[in-house]
Amino acid sequence: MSEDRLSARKKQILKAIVDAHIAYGEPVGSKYLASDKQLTCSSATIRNEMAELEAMGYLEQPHTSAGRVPSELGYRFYVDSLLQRYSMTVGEIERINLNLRHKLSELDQILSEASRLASNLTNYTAIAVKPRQSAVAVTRFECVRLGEHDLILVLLFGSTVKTKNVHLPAALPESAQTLLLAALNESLVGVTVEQINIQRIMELERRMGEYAFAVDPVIKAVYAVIRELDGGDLKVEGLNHLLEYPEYADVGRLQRLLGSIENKDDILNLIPTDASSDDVNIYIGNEDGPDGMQKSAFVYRTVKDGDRVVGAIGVIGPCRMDYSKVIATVNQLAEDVNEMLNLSEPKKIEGPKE
Amino acid sequence: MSEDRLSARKKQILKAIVDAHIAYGEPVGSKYLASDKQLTCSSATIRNEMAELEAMGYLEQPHTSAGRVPSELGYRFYVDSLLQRYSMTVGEIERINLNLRHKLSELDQILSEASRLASNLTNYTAIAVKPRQSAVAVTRFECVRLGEHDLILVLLFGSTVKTKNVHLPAALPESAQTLLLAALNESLVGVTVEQINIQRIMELERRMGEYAFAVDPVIKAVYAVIRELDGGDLKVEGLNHLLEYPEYADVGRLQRLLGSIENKDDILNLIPTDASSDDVNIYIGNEDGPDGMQKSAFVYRTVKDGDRVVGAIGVIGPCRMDYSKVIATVNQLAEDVNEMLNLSEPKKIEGPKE
DNA sequence: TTTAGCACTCTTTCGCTTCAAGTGCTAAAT
DNA sequence: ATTTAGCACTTGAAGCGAAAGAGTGCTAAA
Repeated sequence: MSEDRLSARKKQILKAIVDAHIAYGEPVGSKYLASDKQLTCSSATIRNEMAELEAMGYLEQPHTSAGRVPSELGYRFYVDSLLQRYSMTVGEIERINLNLRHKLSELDQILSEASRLASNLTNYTAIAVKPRQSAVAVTRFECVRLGEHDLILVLLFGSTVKTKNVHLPAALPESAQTLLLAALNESLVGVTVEQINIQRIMELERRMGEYAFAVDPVIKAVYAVIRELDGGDLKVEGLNHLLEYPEYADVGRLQRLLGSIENKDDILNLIPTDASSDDVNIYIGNEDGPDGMQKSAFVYRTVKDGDRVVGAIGVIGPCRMDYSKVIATVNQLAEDVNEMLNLSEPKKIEGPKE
Repeated sequence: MSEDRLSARKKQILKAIVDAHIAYGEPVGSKYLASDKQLTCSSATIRNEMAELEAMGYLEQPHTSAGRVPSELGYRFYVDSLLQRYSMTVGEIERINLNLRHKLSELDQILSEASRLASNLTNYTAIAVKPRQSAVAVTRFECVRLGEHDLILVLLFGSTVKTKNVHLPAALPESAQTLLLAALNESLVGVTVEQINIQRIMELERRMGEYAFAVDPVIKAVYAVIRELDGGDLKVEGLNHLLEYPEYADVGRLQRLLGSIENKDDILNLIPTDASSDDVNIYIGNEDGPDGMQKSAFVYRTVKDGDRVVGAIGVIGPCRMDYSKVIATVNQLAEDVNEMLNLSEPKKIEGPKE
């Protein structure tokens, strides 16, 4: 692609077209640009430039007698090089801070709250993503006794806590419970789900001796929690905003997009889980991508707990989107969430107590 | 309303009209009914009856030269007295059972899974509701020590478990932790959130003596958990199915419905939280109800844990809905969920161990 | 190199007619 | 006393062509 050199005027025109299209949602013509804008040349000149921009792939024409519309490449160029980023006012930043800081709590809630805010502030649909975690391992086991046959297994994963009720087929005295806990903490801490093999399970059963019956339900519970944890999840806020934009009046497209959102995979796959850039990413749907995302854009930023990507928040909407505002909002929100996660954190986890 | 007496023939005609409208989605006329159906009279007779049914409020006419469409009252009458309920085949029941029983786990997950199934089986949008709980009280406190300044508070509410990370402003030795737990279990078990007043808090602080600093963050955590728990929640599955029905091609109506769903209150308020009937309920949207639910119907059944309503699953869609199938599915699913909850339950919770 | 002007293309819109569906009513038939 | 056939009437939907409007590309002049 020859993105490298575009004359200053071409850039100016391209930007003006994208701006106008974003603002009004309709194809924009040469006449309008000549009149209303700070372009000094005439409509004919603009027409020539537009023809060239179209040839280069930055613009598209719905039909011969319509104005031009930015192509996917056009949007890409716009967000990558033409967009000057919106800087939030102190007031706006404070509003975000205040709302978010108000209730600090677990990751899930922080993320949902952040996406709710993102939706309210931008008037687009927002998404909170918990990406699939590969190789999660328990860092510590604890348990709470409910009765002879029942206990709550508490699993710590770094600073995340998950619990699971476990029902045992026979009575487990309190002493055996400590035994179980010790066995678990020694055999399964730091072990990923793939590494839990028959050897380890037999080892556990051996250690538990006459109480080996407890191993099976406990392992099942561990599996269930880990599966739940690394499954990836996605919450949507402000879906109705989608309907405000005429590009989704086409039921077909809306349906495909909803399909992508509900199916989750299309969107989960967009989020890189390895330690990735700390900046806002912008995905612009194209023919190669998932079907539902065509003509839609997804502005997101990942959220990290230390080095690990634990989530992302983002805004989804038509390609024609108020990028500067959306980018600024998503950025600020992710920033704040990051800060909360890395401050309010319990400093360091103790090793298992013996 | 004079629902009491409708001639047999009127009932027959009304049923035929609703059936046909449900099947094809268009106003139905006298001619069609006379030809295709098991009605023995002529179109003229039917016209007369239809005029009367309209006068009585069971039917509506979009415009003079269109056929009739059931009114809200018409649907009501249909589901209440004309509908013969669909009885599921063994195969269908088994499919539900199999899918559901496969992964038994916590309430939230069971409900989501059930609603996912409901959506798949009926091809409508399904909803899992956790209604607002009034007067939730902790039945037991436990905690897991993470470090000198950090612990995980485990709160049991009947058979529901919630955890919360608590960060303490100063070091709490292990001995004080047992003290804290005892204090909590004695002062706050069985106490609803409204009953947690300054006296109780001071009492706690007194008991904790030099470790009184721990009370504030713990109380905050308890509040947070309870608020989260009684907040009510709602998950939606298969939203895209809504778009399959022409009644939601009107973006306005779709938007209002989505608004109602996202806002949650409109739907939460429909679910009775007191011990209510064990049967499927059908809400049919009317002018009095929430704006978003107009021309939509909501078929749901509550799910109970013992006597307490802990959730509901339901299907939402146009008034013109395949009621027999939807009712049967929702009913069976709720039945199964109920069964799972009341079997897989740990029998009875022990009192706090001392 | 830019611009004015103009012919050309294509969609949108409007008014018009026609069509078809379905009713309500009247008068005849059972 | 009901039921039915027949018919006039109403009204939205569908089809069609003309006119309007928007925007382009191209040519020729500045």
